[in-house]
Amino acid sequence: MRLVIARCTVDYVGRLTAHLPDAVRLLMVKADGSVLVHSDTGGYKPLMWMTPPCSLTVGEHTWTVTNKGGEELVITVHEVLSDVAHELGNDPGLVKDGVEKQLQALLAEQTHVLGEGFTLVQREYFTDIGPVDLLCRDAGGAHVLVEVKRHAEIDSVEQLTRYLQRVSTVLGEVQGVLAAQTFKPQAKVLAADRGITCVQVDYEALKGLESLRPTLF
Amino acid sequence: MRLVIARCTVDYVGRLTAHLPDAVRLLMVKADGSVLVHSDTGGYKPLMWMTPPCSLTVGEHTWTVTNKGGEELVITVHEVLSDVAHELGNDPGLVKDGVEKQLQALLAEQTHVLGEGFTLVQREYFTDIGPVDLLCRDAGGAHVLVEVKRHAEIDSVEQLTRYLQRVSTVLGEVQGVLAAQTFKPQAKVLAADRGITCVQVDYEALKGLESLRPTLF
DNA sequence: GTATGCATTTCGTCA
DNA sequence: TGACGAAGTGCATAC
Repeated sequence: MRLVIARCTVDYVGRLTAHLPDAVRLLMVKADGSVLVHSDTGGYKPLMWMTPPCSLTVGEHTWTVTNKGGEELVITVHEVLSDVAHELGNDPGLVKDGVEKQLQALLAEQTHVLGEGFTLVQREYFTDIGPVDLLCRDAGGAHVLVEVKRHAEIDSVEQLTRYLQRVSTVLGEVQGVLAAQTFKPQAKVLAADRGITCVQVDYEALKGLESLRPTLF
Repeated sequence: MRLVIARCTVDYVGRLTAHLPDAVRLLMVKADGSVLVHSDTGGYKPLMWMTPPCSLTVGEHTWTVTNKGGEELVITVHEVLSDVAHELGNDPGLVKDGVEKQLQALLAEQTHVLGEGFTLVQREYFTDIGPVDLLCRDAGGAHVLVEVKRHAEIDSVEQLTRYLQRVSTVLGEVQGVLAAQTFKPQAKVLAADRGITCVQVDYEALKGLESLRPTLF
């Protein structure tokens, strides 16, 4: 990784055109070829960048980064204040916990949380317009489609609605349940309008019950 | 901005929990308090981070970053290979061009592009479920709702469909037009299925015509 | 390679 | 401040 502190101007021409006036910034060149231009504020996101795969050509005062899509990032370096390179080696990568897949797995094992007497028929039930997170049966034996989200928005309701329409042609009358840790107000309203039940789930509680399960059963 | 190259482990507990095993990485501390952990691959996005506002406490071997939401980023530094700080000063910020708003403005002025004999009734026509980009009339005087997108996907069709349903209760029969520079195939299919017309627009051409306008009229 | 859906999305804007 | 929608979204994964 090469780190350059430099006074520079930057121009990007690609999906949009953008320009950065003359100022001191950090130029980061990664081993995979990607280039990031960071300022001292505005965390997380670079002011400008080029994601890999891309190629960098370093000239006298001009760095040019291009990719296969014809996008171009031109960095004009007016003054170099610092220029260092370090060998970092491959990163072992990170371990995550608590994303949607985990939530889906927990709900698949604790279907009763979704509704009184619910039983799991199948996880990742495939349709020709995509996979439904959970296919269940309610206490009366009727089919229920469950869409799992960490945070449910209006799109989640639309998605579940499409699944319900599609699946109803195969399985007949099907109920819909939207399960999430948090809900946007608009999503709740639209869900109610479509006859879809919203179930708020507690990830930590589900995980707690999960860890107790071997003892309980 | 402080740049530290260090062998470290990182743990995040917040919206999810995540862990980074021991490896050499770049730790970036910005003036606004944000902290970014970057590896030498995987451009653009940090492996872990904390966005401002947040506060950093640097101990002997442990950096702790916390924010108001109770999220916590703990960096355990095993070995420091480099540690430099630079004064970057305020960044003048960037200049953008080509976003959706501009496209909407251009189409509002060149409504004929959307359909033969189309005239603009109102831009940002407000409904109780949100603003419609353009309300027009076609050559026959019938109302047309226009949704403008840079790139139209299935969601854009769903959105316009909701508007059409809502507005039809007020204005009666209404046609729908989805205008975008590019279309996802699925969006075109769904639009056709809903009787919505897709109009591909050329941003550069619109801008060209716009600049010619004072001369032409 | 293309399409699809998630993300600690981040980021603006506006009520 | 909260909600809502766009992003050069980026990114992984299934087809």
